[in-house]
Amino acid sequence: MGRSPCCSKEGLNRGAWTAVEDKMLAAYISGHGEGNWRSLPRRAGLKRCGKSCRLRWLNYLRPGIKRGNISNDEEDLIIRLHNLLGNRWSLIAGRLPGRTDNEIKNYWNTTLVKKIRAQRSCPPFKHKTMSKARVTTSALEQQATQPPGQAQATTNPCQTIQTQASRCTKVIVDAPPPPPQNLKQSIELTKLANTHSSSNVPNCSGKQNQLINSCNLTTNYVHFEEFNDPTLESWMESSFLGKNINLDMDSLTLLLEEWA
DNA sequence: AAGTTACTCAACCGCAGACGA
DNA sequence: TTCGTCTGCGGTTGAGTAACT
Repeated sequence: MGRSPCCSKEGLNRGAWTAVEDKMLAAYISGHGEGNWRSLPRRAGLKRCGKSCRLRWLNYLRPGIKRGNISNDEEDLIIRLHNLLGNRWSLIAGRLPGRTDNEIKNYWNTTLVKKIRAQRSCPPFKHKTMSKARVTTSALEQQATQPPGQAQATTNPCQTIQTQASRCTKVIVDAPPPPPQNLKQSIELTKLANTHSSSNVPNCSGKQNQLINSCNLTTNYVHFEEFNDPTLESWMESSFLGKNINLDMDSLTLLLEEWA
């Protein structure tokens, strides 16, 4: 049934890494660089599988890793990013320098889930995701049939976007026209704003900051209609039959990358 | 002090996309 | 286009430790 586990081969070490193994791995990678994990253990003289080496390096040995003591700012950012992205730990980790996806995932599952549940005093919640690689206009239209604001109103406050263990590298849309350039700028600015605790983004004009502030970044969705821009409205109308659309930030970002 | 329970987090697992032959 | 391999991801496990009885 499927491929056999890579660590099940006889003669390979499993479990906790020793200091000697760490040293060997770090020495090899500092001399030869990352990559080719499959053959790395053999070349480095380690009795480990490639996966294990990769994980050890990325989560523990890699230079610049911060360990423990997640600050209040980081915690706040994790919560906000999780609201936007769901359980996409690698994406979340990408916005927290020095933190690994594994650490954030653990922190979320052990600490934040309990905190958030205590704050909201509501039961655990699981639901389907829409962020799996393919988003079609029919999916968008399905979302669009919700009157503005209703998606928020009917949403469980504990709801987050849960994803399966799959990479999401592109979004395919059935040939709508490209968005106006200022939409792209808006999204980039919104993404930038997400990485700042302050609502004012450096090096942005007052108008741009006004635009950013018009998005409610603490909710699951950015509302297009709140951009209040005639060019955007016209594009939205021509692309999606004039319906209001709530699209989660990550899918939107991927959508724009596909168009770019 | 000893036993039990709860918690943390490093490591493993299986899946799925990317990529080259 | 198909197939096999590599890589990266999120979910889950379990050993070690702390807190509690």
